[in-house]
Amino acid sequence: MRLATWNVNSLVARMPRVLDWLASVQPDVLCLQETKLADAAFPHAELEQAGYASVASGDGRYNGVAILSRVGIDAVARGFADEPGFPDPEHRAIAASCGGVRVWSVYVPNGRALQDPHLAYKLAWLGALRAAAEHELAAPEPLALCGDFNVAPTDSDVWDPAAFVGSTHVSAPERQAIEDLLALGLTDVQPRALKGEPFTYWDYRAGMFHKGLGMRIDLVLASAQLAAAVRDAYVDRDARKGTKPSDHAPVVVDLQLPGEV
DNA sequence: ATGTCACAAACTTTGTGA
Repeated sequence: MRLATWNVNSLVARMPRVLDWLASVQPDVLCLQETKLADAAFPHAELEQAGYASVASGDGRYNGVAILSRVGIDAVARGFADEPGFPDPEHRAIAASCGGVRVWSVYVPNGRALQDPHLAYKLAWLGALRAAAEHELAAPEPLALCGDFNVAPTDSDVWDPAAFVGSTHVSAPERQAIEDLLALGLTDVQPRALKGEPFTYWDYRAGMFHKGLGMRIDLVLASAQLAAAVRDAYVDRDARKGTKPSDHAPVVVDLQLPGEV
């Protein structure tokens, strides 16, 4: 199974590139974040034409998550138990069972600034996600928690730790929240470093991408059973090039599940 | 190192969020 996750920063703006990417990379399952689309406007039919069933959770301008699959898409769940809001719950999580894997597409709150109430929301959200993931891990299906976590887990996951002192995405409590998730028995699947970089996100501004100044904040967290099935993982940084790219590149994980050749 | 992008409403410009 080829499993991927991609923050597309508006599915409307990115649809041509997403369709091209599906055709060339041929993932079996693709998790999307920041679709910025209300469910009523989601392009299910167009994706179906491309060979993918899809489920989505969104309400318009901000946030929005989805899962695309060509290996089945069952037991869909939008949001999760005790999901915090800002102040109301947003559209930041969707889960489905696809080809024998329990797949989550999550868009973790940004946090905005260390002293901003949004940071407390981010930490609370990650805490509630941990509780929900713990519950999911009690089920027999292998679990993949995929998405934009808006946290760079280690100093190696940012282009220059010194540039991030006092910033979100690298602070101790944010990294601890990721550690707490991993402590459930999840593995942070490490993509192959391409051009020596593990990054999945580059700010649009200041030519950051072309200077190689990025962050690894898009993660696939795999249960033990799933981690053992990983055969390859990479960041498709080519998808960050060219005309009208997202500011994130997809993370692609190749799995050899029991029974798969 | 805040130089871009996407979106919508205050709508040919600004604000918000990232």
